Amino acid sequence: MRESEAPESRPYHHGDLRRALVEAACRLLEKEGAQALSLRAVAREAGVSPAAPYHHFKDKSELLDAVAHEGWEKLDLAFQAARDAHTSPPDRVRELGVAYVCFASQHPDLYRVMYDCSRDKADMPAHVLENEESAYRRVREVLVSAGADPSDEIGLELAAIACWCAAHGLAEMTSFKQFEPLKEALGGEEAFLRGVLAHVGVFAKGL
Amino acid sequence: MRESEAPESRPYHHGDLRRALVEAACRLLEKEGAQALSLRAVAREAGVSPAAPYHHFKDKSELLDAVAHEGWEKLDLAFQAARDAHTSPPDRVRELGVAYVCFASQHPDLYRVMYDCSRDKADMPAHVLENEESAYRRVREVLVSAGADPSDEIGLELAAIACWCAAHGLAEMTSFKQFEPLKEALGGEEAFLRGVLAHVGVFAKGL
DNA sequence: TTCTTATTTGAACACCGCTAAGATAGCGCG
DNA sequence: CGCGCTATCTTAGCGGTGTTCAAATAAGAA
Repeated sequence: MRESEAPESRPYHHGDLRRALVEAACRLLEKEGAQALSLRAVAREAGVSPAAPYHHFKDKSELLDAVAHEGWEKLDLAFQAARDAHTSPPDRVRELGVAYVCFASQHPDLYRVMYDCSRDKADMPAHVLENEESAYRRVREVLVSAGADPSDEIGLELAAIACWCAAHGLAEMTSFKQFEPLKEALGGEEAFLRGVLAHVGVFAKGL
Repeated sequence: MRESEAPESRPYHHGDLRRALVEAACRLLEKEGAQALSLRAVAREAGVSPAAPYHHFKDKSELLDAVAHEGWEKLDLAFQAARDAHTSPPDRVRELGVAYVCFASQHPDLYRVMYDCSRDKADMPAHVLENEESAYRRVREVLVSAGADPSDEIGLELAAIACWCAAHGLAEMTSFKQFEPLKEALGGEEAFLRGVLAHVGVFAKGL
């Protein structure tokens, strides 16, 4: 009756159905898009009955939260790569912005789930903003090392928020058809992203 | 059988059901929120059977498109008011940005419908970007009158896009709980919005 | 009038989120 | 070992959704 999983610590019937469901949801998200991500379809993809997920998530939204969490972790990997590829703080923060928008451009459906979850709760995931190692903190640090007044707490906050908002806005708009001629004129999407971000706060200081 | 409409040009059974449906949808959007905006609920609100809308819209998405169109027109009214309230170009473009985000903050569900429609088609409404009197054109004009090089077509475009992206991002994020303390410290949401926008491209030049 | 066409309805299909009741399987404890 | 307990999963079902289609209806044309 078991399919093909390593028999490591399978405490109950399925093994780790919770994780299997999140993985099935991510698979479905890439394969069919965000609109096809119904709870029943996820259960089907995981080979389980439509009611099974309710023993691991109280809600559909709670399953989506788990998917979004996965997404934020993947984004953090992209962040680390961007940071490690550069040494100067201004370079780093600029590449952070580019990596952010590129991630959204490469995983549009996942990014949509991530932000829809946050918006529905009017609340960003705590580890994204508040953690010591969070992307938000990294932006603030580089702001200071790029010359911002570290004692101006409010100014620092506003500048970091401006960067984040511009990145999010660009992430959602970069796929609009109207921008395609400009992307071609600049020789690709990444050049386009850099060009836009260069007009925003600390991103500009990196140039 | 008729309710209480002026008997002006009622060519068919209901009169102008298409318009009545869009108005019912807007009413429902303000009253119940975006998640309650089902086609059946709209038909119910308009006092008509669930299948009736299909003779005026091929799809649910086409009805939402009409609602979004209504929204863009309302936003344009806010734009005109913001423009007429100031004379200097830098003031005007700054107030344009503030008006944009304030509109989204005051009609969050309508704004959501507007942008979801655009994103699903990866296409902004033509009149928003391409028209001579469009908000996008107005931003570009003020960019020039604020000192941008009018012969640098690409630079102009990039700056205008940066403004738009920042406004959209801020519009979607301003309701996040994490920003509330900062809003209070600044004495209100509008001051917060101005503070953030001041870090973005041409918006900053107005200060 | 009758004919034609646009409009609206009612019934139906497939799918959705979610719930409740029963079947099943792993675990602790005697 | 065997018994019961509890977590897990299934089956069945509720109300709601988008959508389609044949029938009914009303407006305008001939």
